[in-house]
Formats: sequence, structure tokens, C-alpha cells
Amino acid sequence: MTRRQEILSAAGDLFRKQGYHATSMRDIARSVDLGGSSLYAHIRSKEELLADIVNEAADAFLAAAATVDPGLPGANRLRALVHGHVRVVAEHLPYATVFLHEWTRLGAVERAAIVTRRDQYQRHFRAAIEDGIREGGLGAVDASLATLLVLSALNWTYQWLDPRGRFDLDTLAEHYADMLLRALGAVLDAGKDPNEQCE
Amino acid sequence: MTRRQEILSAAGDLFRKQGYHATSMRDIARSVDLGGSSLYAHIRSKEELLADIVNEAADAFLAAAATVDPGLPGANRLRALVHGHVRVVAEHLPYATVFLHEWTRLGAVERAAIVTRRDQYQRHFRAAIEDGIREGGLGAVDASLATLLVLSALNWTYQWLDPRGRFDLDTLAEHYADMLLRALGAVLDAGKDPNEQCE
DNA sequence: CCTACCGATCGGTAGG
DNA sequence: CCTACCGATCGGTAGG
Repeated sequence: MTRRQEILSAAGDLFRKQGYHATSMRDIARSVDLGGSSLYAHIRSKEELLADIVNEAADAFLAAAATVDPGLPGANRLRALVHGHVRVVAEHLPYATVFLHEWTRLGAVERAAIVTRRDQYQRHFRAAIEDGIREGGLGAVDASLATLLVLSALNWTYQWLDPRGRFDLDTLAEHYADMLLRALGAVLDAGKDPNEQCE
Repeated sequence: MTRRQEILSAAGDLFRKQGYHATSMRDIARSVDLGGSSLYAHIRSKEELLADIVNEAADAFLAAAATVDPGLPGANRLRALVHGHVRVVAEHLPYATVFLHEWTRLGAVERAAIVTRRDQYQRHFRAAIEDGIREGGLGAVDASLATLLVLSALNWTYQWLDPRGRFDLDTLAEHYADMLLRALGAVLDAGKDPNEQCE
């Protein structure tokens, strides 16, 4: 890890815990054992720190979405996207938290760039949901509201996801995805005969 | 509206837009046409402003939950809780946003009090879900994870709920609740004969 | 509710 | 990467 990455990582931890504006450059410097002003040998400004962290998190989310096989049916793509999102949050908790909680503190230019990347990410979900509805893997829900529901349920996970929680991560992601797919009208219960309750 | 309430309201708008630490007392004073230090004739400190806003929002959420008829089946109570939550967020958007986004900026004492009230609120959801599972109105989901899913989907809504959006609020809340109930294994489709697809 | 003011701290720069 | 330092602004107080 380069010195710069150490600084970014320390800033990420502090921004997560205290928030961007409540964290001073001297707080960050102290946590990497530097004098108060020596950070500026490695970075240009406090806002650059925030922008770098937020962009690294955006990279991780977009990279996860990009690994989903576009040939899959929409419902299956959605499941993979949910899984990927949960994984990125859990494995990059400080950066993901700063991305989701503090990105509005960016200046206008960096902020606009992030909005573009967020929209790009959301389009993966939206497209999977629309395809799923068209193909019948999902029910006839409203695609806009369904996308908002899924992303809301995912974007709040940084508040409670604990990499050392009672579920292991894959089990948790699978159950979370099960519920979200059911919310959108998917019929799961692969092990059960759908006719068994009919006679 | 008393002068104090005007100040609280202005502070709520600014805390929502800029965040607590990025908002100065002079920003707030300016937005209610006061001199920079005259706020202190009405309030004790900046943190008291935040605490009052957060507690007013907590009041609104708890009041909404308290109106739900405890005699209803769990699944129906959950639907009413979802509806109430969406309504509180939409009707008190600035305070609700500050409550959900900035409460961690409170000092230790106020913070602990809010955690207690949040837990109390979440117990309404948890109990409705557990009852719903036991009664069969909901499926056999994990109650902890289901509670987290519902509250995550609800707590993020301040990010996109627009009181003047394309849905009217009740329709939106109804569709949101439909999806969440389905996520937890409820069988809705009240208009359809559940046997129609069997022969 | 205003004027005048306080010590502390902020992000950042100069010069080495 | 350090020392020394900058102007600006912060939350808040005194005294009226």
C-alpha cells in the first residue's frame, strides 16, 4: 500500500465514523502519524480525498455489475446484481459508506460526475427488472418503483451489514435476494411442486 | 409558528441540504433574518437544534406507529406501518432526512436517547412481522432479516420521495407495501382465485 | 435582539 | 516530510 493509499484508507475510516466535515485534516494526519500539514505532500486538498474515496467505491460497484452475464434472464441478473452489491458493501464498508452517505459534500463538478456513474449503475438494475417483467421471470410490477425498492433496500445495508455477523455473507445475500425477487413477483420455491396445495 | 419553531424549521432545511457540520449558526441566522449571534436568545446551542429536530422526527414516526390497531393481524399491521412511515417521510421530509442522515452527529447523551427510540420504533415492525409469520399471513422468512429489509427499504425513501412525484402518496405507499409484503411471503392478489392456475 | 468580541480551529501555503 | 505561519471562520459569550 502506497503512502497515498494509507492516507485514503485512514480518511475513509474517519469520514465514515465522523462524517466529512467533522473530520479535520489534522485528524487524518494524526491517524497516519504525520504532522498536521504534511498530508499536502501527498494530496492536493481535502475534497480530493473525498472524491478519490467516492470514485473508488463507484468503481467497485460498477465493476461488480459488469461481471454479471448479460445473457442471463432478467430475474437471474437481478439476483446477481443484488449479490454483488451486498458483497461490495461488506467488503469495502468504509468506502461504500462514504460513497452512499457523504457524496453530497462534493463540489459541483465532482458531484455531477458521480451522479452520472450512479445513474449508470442504476440502469443495470432497471434493465434487469424490465427484462424480467417482459420475460415473465418477474411479475407485472411498476419497473420504476421496483427499481427504487431494490436499490433502497440495498443502499441502506451499509448501516447494519457486519462482515462478522450471524449469517455468512453469501447466505445473507441469497436470502436478501430471495426476498427482493419475491417482492417483484418472482415465484421461487424451486423445491416445491406449485400444484401441491391445489388438491 | 413561534420564533423558535421558525429557527428549527430553517435549521432543518439547511441541515438537510448541507449537513449539520457544514451549516454554520450564521447560515441559520441569515435564513431567519437575524444577526449572527442573536439565535442564542432563542436556543442554547447548535447541538440543541439538532437534538430538537431529530426528536421531533422521532415523535412523528412513533406517533404514526402508535395509531396502528394492535388487534389487526401482523401482515395488516405491517402494511399500516409501511404506509405510516412513507407518509411521515413525505410530510416531514426535512426533519425525517435529518433524523435518518444526521442523528449520528449528536453527542453521546442525546444519541443514546435516540437509539432507544429507534429501537422502540423497530420493535413495532419486528412484532408485526413475527405475528404475521406465526399467523400465516406472511411466509416462513427469517424475522430479523425481514425486519432489516423492510426498514432498509423505508429508511432510504427520504432520498427519492418527492411529495409532488408522479404517484400520489397513498398509491405509492400502497404499491411499496404490496411489494414488501410479497417479499415476506404474503399472498396478495385479492382479486384473483388462487386456484385458477391449477386446472 | 444587536454590537463587539473571544479563543479555538479550520484548510491550506511558504520555505526549506 | 517538518516548522512556522496565514486569513477565515467557527460556536459561543458579555453587556446592554
